[in-house]
Amino acid sequence: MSPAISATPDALAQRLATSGLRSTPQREVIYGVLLKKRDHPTADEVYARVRTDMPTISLATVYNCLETLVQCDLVRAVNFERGPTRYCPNLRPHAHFHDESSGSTHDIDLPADLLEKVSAVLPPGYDAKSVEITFRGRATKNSS
Amino acid sequence: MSPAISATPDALAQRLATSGLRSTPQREVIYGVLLKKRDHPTADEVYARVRTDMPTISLATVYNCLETLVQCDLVRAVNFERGPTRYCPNLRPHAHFHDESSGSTHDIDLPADLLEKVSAVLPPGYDAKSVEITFRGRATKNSS
DNA sequence: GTCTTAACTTAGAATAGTTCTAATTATCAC
DNA sequence: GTGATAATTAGAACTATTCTAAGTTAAGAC
Ligand SMILES: [Mn+2]
Ligand SMILES: [Mn+2]
Ligand SMILES: [Zn+2]
Ligand SMILES: [Zn+2]
Repeated sequence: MSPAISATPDALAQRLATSGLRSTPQREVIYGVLLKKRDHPTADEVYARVRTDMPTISLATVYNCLETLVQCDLVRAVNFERGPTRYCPNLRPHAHFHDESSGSTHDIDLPADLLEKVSAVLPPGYDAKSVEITFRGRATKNSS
Repeated sequence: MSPAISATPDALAQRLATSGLRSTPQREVIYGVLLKKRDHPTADEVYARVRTDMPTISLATVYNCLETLVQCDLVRAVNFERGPTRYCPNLRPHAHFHDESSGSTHDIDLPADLLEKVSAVLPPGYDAKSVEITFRGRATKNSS
């Protein structure tokens, strides 16, 4: 089992420390915002949400902190189309379903064996460190 | 069997016609450039290659034509990280392997049943129109 | 063949998203 | 506390892309 599978705000200080980084109010509130509403917000959206708690934060800091969280493996940067990067704090293996009618993105949990099956298609000489799966289509009802 | 699985320059005029669009020298040379070197170039890279044949073409036209080719389903726009969109004329079902040491992107053909297996993880209410699979890692030797 | 009209291309301006720079502020080790 | 280092900040700069408005080309009507 990989470490910090259940992401909590407390996990943050630990992860930062093991990377030789400091826990700061800005990093904490940004991580909290990501955990609170897991709708894959953009940096701008994170900025807007963070400002209600911390009105003096700068957009540059939001970018800096998001990048830090990604480097710590607490957050995934998600890019499946042209347009701003989105951020996802879900650390379980999961795919993304992009609902083209609503523009929203949903997490789809993946059974452990599926990623193995998918990776099995790689010819010899290809060594994959990660796999990303993205669906596009319509989701009827069921928002989360 | 889906139409125009084997992409040729000739397929272009047909596809454009059925979409009510014109075949133009710019569209032809851009599509030819994509077919000739299938390394998932960016719009800027396409622009540079096209200019050796057609020095007066504009970058705006390159963007316009690439978008047209994507709309005609002759080319896939590929986005798996922040940065410029890349373009792929491979119409077979395939995944992308992004080699992080070289920065290059390789096509990985997918067996027909794999996409079904992958789509089977979707809960009821999710109707996927397309699936994208991206690997990241190192490819030892074997460039194409 | 000319005319008409719509499609297409073009250069350059504008925009969006992100990164960089340089100055300030906060934190840590001692 | 002092000095060194890390982090934040505002704003400028940058990259990729889209928009605008003008010019060009080509298809269809006659
Ligand atoms: Mn969308
Ligand atoms: Mn890369
Ligand atoms: Zn996610
Ligand atoms: Zn491809």
